[in-house]
Amino acid sequence: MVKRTRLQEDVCPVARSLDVIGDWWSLLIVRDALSGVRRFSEFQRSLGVAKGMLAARLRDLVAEGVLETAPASDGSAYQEYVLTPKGRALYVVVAGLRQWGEDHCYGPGEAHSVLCDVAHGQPVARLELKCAEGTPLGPEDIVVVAPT
Amino acid sequence: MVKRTRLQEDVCPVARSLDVIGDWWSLLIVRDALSGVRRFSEFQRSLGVAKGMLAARLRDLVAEGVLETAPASDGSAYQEYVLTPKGRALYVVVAGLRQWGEDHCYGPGEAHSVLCDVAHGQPVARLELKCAEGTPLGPEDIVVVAPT
DNA sequence: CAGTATCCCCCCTGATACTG
DNA sequence: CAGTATCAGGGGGGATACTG
Repeated sequence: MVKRTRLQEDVCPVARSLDVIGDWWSLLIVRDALSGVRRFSEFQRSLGVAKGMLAARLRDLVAEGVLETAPASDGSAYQEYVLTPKGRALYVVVAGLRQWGEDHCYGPGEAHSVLCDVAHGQPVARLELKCAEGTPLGPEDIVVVAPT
Repeated sequence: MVKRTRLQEDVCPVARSLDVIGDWWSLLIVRDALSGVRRFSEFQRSLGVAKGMLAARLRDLVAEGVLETAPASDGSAYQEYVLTPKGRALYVVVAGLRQWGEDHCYGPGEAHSVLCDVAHGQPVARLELKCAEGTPLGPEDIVVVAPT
């Protein structure tokens, strides 16, 4: 019936979020945008994605209000893609993914990237869970730990 | 060449995370698991996903170490799926998605779900950005705001 | 209930060529 | 450089039937 289950109408806010930025490339585009990437070619080089896909994703993200187009800052005739406040608010999600990846997706001693560091190489704070295992979690169980 | 771009070897921790839990259903499964869902049929009912897909996703998440199987707590012969510490650590990501969805994916006055509330209906704190617009963001710019 | 097996369509994705 | 247009394929994803 449905080609793919749509979550736009879902009652759960997590599902609605994933409906907007849950596909394969969107969050990587947002990650790059948070790092200051603005130009089509920069996104393409960073992501290694086909031009058609990139154009489609950028168009979708603009339509969703995550990105907006702006005149090129260098005076060229093209546009740039910059995050809206809605898009910038995804920083919390990207930072969470970044930290989780660092903690659980690398072998011991394996170096992390600094190129993709959304904090631009600064020492970063961490989001820790202070809730005991087995008990329900709430956002108040998240604590921000300053870098040592 | 490649059926789909793999990010497992990518140097960026965000990309590695998305390689593990970036597909359509994984984070929704984690969301339900954080809410206490453990049984196959519960996941299926909650997600409305085809059984084949659910079985594949659960298998993948177990293989990735996000979930682990455990004997059924009610004595039946089947297994249950519970989060590992690695999986529980995704709470930060799910909470971020949930909050972003609430803030940006609902019309004015439209009610949110409480069923999918990963905090089990408790009043929840919020993660706010205290960084000024236009400046680089870092995790230290995230502040946890207690419920009013 | 908890899956596995099978069928099949459609869209995602990638590659290439083309335009301004 | 910044896209658009087009094509081909592979698998994601749904539905159903079947098994233990």
